[in-house]
Amino acid sequence: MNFFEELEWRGLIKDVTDYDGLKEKLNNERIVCYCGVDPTADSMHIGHLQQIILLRRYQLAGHMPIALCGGATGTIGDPRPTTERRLITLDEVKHNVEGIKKQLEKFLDIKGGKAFLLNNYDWLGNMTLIDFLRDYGKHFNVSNMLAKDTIAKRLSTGISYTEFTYTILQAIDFLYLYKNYNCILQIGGSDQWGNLVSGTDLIRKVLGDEAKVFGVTSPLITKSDGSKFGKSEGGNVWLDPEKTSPYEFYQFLVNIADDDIINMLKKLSFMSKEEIETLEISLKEEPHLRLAQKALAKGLTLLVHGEEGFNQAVKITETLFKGDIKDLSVDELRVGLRDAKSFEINDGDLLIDALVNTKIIASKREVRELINSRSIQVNGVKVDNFEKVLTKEEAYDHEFIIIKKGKKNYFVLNFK
RNA sequence: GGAGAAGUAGCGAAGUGGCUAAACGCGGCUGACUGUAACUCAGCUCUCUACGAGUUCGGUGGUUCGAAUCCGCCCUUCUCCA
Repeated sequence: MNFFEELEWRGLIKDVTDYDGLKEKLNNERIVCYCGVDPTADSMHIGHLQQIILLRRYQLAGHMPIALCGGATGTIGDPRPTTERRLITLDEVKHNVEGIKKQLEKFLDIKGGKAFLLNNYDWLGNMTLIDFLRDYGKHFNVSNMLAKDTIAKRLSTGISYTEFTYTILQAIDFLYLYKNYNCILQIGGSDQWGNLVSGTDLIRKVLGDEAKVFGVTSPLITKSDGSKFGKSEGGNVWLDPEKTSPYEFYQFLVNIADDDIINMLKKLSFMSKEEIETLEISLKEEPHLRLAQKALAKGLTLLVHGEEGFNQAVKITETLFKGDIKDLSVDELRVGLRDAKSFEINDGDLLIDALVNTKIIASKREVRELINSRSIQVNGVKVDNFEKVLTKEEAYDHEFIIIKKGKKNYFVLNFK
């Protein structure tokens, strides 16, 4: 199985500007390719992983990837299908670029010019309006731009001139990278198709047909239940351990539905066809072991959070799901619950008041309901009366109390 | 600017004077089952000092013993026309 066939098998090819041409190139030459990430936040989230990992695949296959951070395009905003974006401040963008660059470095081997990490602010940041209009704007026909899906969807609700222009900036990126890095391929999610085509069109118009460049999209990861991949109850699943702890990250992956896991292993892991097929058999014959989920969770947690993060995630998982917290030492509990939401309370507070004040539970009515159904635990013991008082006496190290709500929601209450 | 329709709990949607804290569906929470799942089943889902009480049906002012339900004004949304 050659590289291109592997990409197809993994389901990473949706649309290609020139299918046969690209296949030919990838199998016979070492090429330079790029993928852009706009700094809309100071961390990437799990949804970005597919493209970043894809860049890494290209690198492992002998090609040279460029990860492009959109320090300039990020100040404008890629038009969303629904509504106009809020402009983020230049300082915010700067801050976000730093965060994202740091993350990108982890996925690509950039030593010795084997990959590049670039910022389009370096060439777009100081362009004058006149240059923009004369050198690039002239190549874009507004009628064609209006027909593009991303723009067309917005025509009824309205779109600003700013966002309308976004695709031109991204096209300039491709041209710049082609000229300066001999980059001939842009990859992206299927939502980026319009922008990729803008780039290849611009290059053809400026440099003529002999400049042979390609764009290829991969399908966005979809879940069998139709919901969006990458969101958990708490919101986005971020790569930044400060925003989403390694434990939460690991948990998100371990909980992926059976119907989706094989597809995700193909797209998000570096496991071979044989390895994945073995897991597929396991999934059918011994689904309760969830070897497939655990394999993906391990692979990605190691990749994103390193060995330490992975070990921490597994340790916490075992503590909270398998063990009885009463059997654990105070120190083990501290580690295991580092990621649980914690709140401050006073010595002698009523349990009911503490739960409502900390917003762990919305109202006293609901607390009564939960206590009645015996689903509140304090330090591993089920609560059965409404007058329960929390004291330092019963706290671990006289410092904190562990609340368990339902089956797997843990909270830590610290005494002031 | 003109004509019409609509605004009910997180969402959708009943209700057109007292029996309505407001049917039903979705969503959410808890329990049983289980694989930390899916499915299924059961309970709960405005608040509280809780077998009772308080505050709700776009806003506001009325009518009435009594209003989400009737009337006036205002606000918002949608459709059609200019």
